[in-house]
Amino acid sequence: MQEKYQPQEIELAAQAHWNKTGAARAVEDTTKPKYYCLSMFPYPSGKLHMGHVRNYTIGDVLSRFHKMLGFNVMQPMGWDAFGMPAENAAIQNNVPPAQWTYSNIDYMKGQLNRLGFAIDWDRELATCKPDYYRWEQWLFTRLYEKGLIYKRLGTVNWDPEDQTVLANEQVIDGRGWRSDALIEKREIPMYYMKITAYADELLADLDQLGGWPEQVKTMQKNWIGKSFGCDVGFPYDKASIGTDGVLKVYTTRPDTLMGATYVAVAAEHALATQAAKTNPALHEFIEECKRGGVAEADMATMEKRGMPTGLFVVHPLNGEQLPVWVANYVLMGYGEGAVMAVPAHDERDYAFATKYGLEIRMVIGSQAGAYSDVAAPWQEAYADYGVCVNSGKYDGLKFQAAFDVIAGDLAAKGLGEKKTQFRLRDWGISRQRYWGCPIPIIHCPSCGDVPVPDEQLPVVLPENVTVTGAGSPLAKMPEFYECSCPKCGKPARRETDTMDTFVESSWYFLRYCCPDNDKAMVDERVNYWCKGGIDQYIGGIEHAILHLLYSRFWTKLMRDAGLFGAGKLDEPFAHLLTQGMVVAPTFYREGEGGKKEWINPADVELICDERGRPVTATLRTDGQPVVIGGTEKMSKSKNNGVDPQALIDQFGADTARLFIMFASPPDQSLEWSDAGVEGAFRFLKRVWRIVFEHVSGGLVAAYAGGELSAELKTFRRQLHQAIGKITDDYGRRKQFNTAIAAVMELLNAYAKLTEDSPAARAVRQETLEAVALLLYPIVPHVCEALYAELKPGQAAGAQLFPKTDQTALVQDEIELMLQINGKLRGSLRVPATADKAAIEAAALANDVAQKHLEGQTPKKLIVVPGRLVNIVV
RNA sequence: GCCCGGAUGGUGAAAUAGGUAGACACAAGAGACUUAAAAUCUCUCGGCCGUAAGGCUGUACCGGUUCGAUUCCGGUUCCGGGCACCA
Repeated sequence: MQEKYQPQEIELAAQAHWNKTGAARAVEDTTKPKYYCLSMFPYPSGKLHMGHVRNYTIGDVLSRFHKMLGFNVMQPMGWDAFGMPAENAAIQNNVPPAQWTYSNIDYMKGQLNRLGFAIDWDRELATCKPDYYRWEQWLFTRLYEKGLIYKRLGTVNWDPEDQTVLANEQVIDGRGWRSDALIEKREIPMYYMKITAYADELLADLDQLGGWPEQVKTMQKNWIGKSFGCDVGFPYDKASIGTDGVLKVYTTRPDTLMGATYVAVAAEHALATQAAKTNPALHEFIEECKRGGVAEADMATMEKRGMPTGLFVVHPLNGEQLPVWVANYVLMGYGEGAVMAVPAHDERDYAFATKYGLEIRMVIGSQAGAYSDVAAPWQEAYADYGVCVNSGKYDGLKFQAAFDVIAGDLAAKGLGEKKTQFRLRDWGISRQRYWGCPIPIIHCPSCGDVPVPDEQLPVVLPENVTVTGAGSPLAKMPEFYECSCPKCGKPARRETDTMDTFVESSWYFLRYCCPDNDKAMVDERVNYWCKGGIDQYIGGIEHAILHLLYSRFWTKLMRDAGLFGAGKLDEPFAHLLTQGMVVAPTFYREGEGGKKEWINPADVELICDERGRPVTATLRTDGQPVVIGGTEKMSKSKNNGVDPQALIDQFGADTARLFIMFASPPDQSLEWSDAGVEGAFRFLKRVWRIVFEHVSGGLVAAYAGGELSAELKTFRRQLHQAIGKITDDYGRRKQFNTAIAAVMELLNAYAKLTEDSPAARAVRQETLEAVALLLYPIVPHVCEALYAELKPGQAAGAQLFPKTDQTALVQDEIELMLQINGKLRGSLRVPATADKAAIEAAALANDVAQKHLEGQTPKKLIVVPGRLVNIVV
C-alpha cells in the first residue's frame, strides 16, 4: 500500500475499473427490487457549476447506497439542450447554436465522468436531437386533434427596435436588454396546452405524493389555486354606454357585493376601447398601460393607476350606477379582464379608491350589528370574513350564508351564479425562437391549421443557420417554411415558432427507460422502471412549481393517450428531494445608463472587518472598488458562479464530493466558500493514513465474536451505533453532513484506542472495513482503493452495506440528566433496567437534588425514560 | 405585491418525536516535534462574573403555551426562491 493519499491516481484507476466492469449499466431485472434515481438534467451551458456538482453528488450517493442495499439501480443522464443561451452565444460568438451545444455537452460529460458518477451512459439523450423531439411532435399532433392543444391570442413582450419577442428575463426595467428600447405588450397567436382541464386532478393527486416535501405541495396547491366564487353580471347603463350588455366579473367574495362602488377593466377591454374613441386623455392612458413587460411581479409591484371612462354599469342587487374605470393592474388575459371593486374589504381596491377619491362603503363587520369596530377613520381594508352589515336584507348573514343567498338572488335575475375557478392558466407553448423543437403544424390557406402527419415526422430543425437576434431565423428560411398542405396538396406555410423548452423536460425521465426505441415514444420498460413512480427525483427548489407541475401534467397526458399500455402511472415522481440553491455573493459596477456589469467573485478581493464581515471589495485586475450585491443563486446572468473544475484539479473528485456533502444538508441553501475544502482533503488523508498504519501491521480477520475488554466493548458499541445512525441518515433522513460527522466521530474514538491485543486488531479491522463501506457512497474512489487494501481482491462497490450488530448495542447502565425546575443541574447513572419508581428514588437521593431541594418536598417529578428526570420545586 | 422557505459562536453547521444548545468541521490562538518550513499531534475557543468550584445569560426581534421551547402558537424585521418566455 502506498503511504501517501494520491487522489488523481487512485481516482482514475477506480473509474477505469468501473468502466471495465460496466458497474453503472442498468439492465431490467425482475428478480430484484428496482431503484430509479433521477437527477434533473443539466442545460449544457458550457461547464458544470456547483449546483450541478451538488445535485449529481446527492444522486450518486443515493444510487450507490441503494445498490449496496441490493437494489437494481438506474441512474441516467441527459441534456436539456434547447434554449435561449445557445442563441445568445450564437449572436455573440458567431457559432451555430447546435455546434455550441454539442461541444458543451462533450466537455460537461467529461466533467461528470471525472467526478465519478455512476451514470448509465447507454441511456444518454439530448433533447435537441430529432430522435428525441420527434415523439414530442408526434404527441403534439395527437393532443391537437383531441383539442388539448389549441390556438388563441397571447400577450408577449415586444421589442419594437429589434422587431422581436423578448423573454421576461430580457426585459430590464421595461426596456429591451440589447436594444434598450421601451418594451410594448403585443397580442400574437399562440398554441396553448389545456392544463386547466387537468387542474382538479393535479390538485387532488398531490395527496398521493407522500414522498414530496410539504413545502412543494403547498406551493403547487396555491399555484393551481382552486377558488369557490361567483360570476356577477353588471348590466350596462344604456344612457352612457349606448348599447345593451352585461359586464361580467368573477369574485370569491360575493358577500361583499353590496359594498361594490366601482368596477375596473383592463386597458384592452372593449369598454375601454369604446370610451377612448371620444376621450384623448383616456386613449393616451391606455397606450401607456400597454407599455412595459408582461411579468406578473412587475404588474403587482407597479404603481396602481387608473382613469374613469365616463361609462357606467348597474349594480345587480341595489340598482345603483357604478362608474367604470380603466386600471393598469387589471389584466385582459386573466379571467374576464374586469373586476368589481369593494374598497372597504380589499386592500388593493382600498388603495386605489383612496388615491382617486372613490366611495368606500363598509358592509362586513366582525360581528352582527356592530361594525364600528372596523369603521372610520379608515386606515386599511377589512379583508377578513365577518358578518354582513349595512347590506339591507343581507344584514346579519355570515360569510357562507351571505354567499349562498346572494348567489341565489343573482341567479334568479340571470346576473350570476356560483362558479369554481382556478388560478392556473393554460400553458402557452409557442416561442418565436430558433433553437427549439419545431411546432408540427402546417398553415394552409384553404384547410387552415393542419397537423403534420406521422409519416412526415419529425419536422427537423435545420442546424446550420445564422442567428442575429432580430426576428425569428426560421421565418427567414423559405426552404424550411415552404411546404404543401398534407390535406389538399396546395402550397402552404410551415409554422415557424418552436416549443417552450419546458415541453422537452416534461417527459425526458420516461424516455430514459427506452431511449433506443425508434418505433414508439415509450414502451413497456417504462412500466418496469417507473412502477410506483420514479423512486427518487433530485433537483433545485427553483423548479418546485413550473417544471414539476408540467411533468406531472405530461405524465397524465401520456397515460390518457394510452402510452403506458397495461401499466398505470398517475404520478411520475414518488419521492422528491429539493436541493437548496448554491449561492454566492454578487459584485457589479454600473456602466453607462446604469447598466450593471457583473463581476465574478473569483476576480474580487474582499476586505473584511475584524468580525469577518465584508466591508469593501475591489477588482483584482485594477484595484478599484466594486459594488457588493446580494448573495444570490449562482447564475450566468449574475456572473457569480464558482468553477468546480479548479477544485477537482487541485484536490480530486472525492474531496469535492465530500466537501459539498459535508458543508450543509441537501435541502438547505449552500453558501460557497473556499475555506473548508482543505479540511475535507485533510480528512481523506487522515483516513488513508489510519488504514495505512493498520494494514502495515499485517492483515487480520475482522472481529467475529468472543470476549472483549471494557474499552473494546464500549468502542464496538460506538461503531455499531454509528452504523445504525449512518444507515438512517442515508436512507430515511437523506442528511449526509451528519453521516459524515458520525464517521469522523467514530475515527476520533478509534484514534484514542490504546489496547493492542489480537482482539483489538480484529476490532480495528472490523471498524476500517465498515468505514470504507460507510463512506463509499460519498467518496467511492478512495474507498474502493482502501477496501482493496483491507480485503485484497474485493471491490467495495460490490459489497452490501454494513449492518448493525444488535448484541454490540447492549448497555448495563445508562446516564440520565437531572433537571431542577427545568434547568440542568447534574446527571444520574442508573441500571438500564430501572423502572420509573427506582429512577425517582435515585433522583431524590442524588446529592445535587438534595442541595437544591433544601428539605422541601418536590411539587412534581417528571421522568422521561432513557432521557431525564425533572424535579419541580 | 402575492405564494413558499430561512435566520443558532468569528464561519459552515448539529440537536431525528417539546427534553444536556453549539456534535462534527473551518478559521484563530497557544504548545509539542523539526536546524527551519511543511505535514502531523496536543490544548483553548458563545458572552458576562469568578483563581477555581460554580453562577448568570444566550438559538433574528416581541409576546404566548409548557415542569421544560432552537423545536409549538401569534405578531414583527431581515434574507432567499418562485410568480407562468432564464433553465
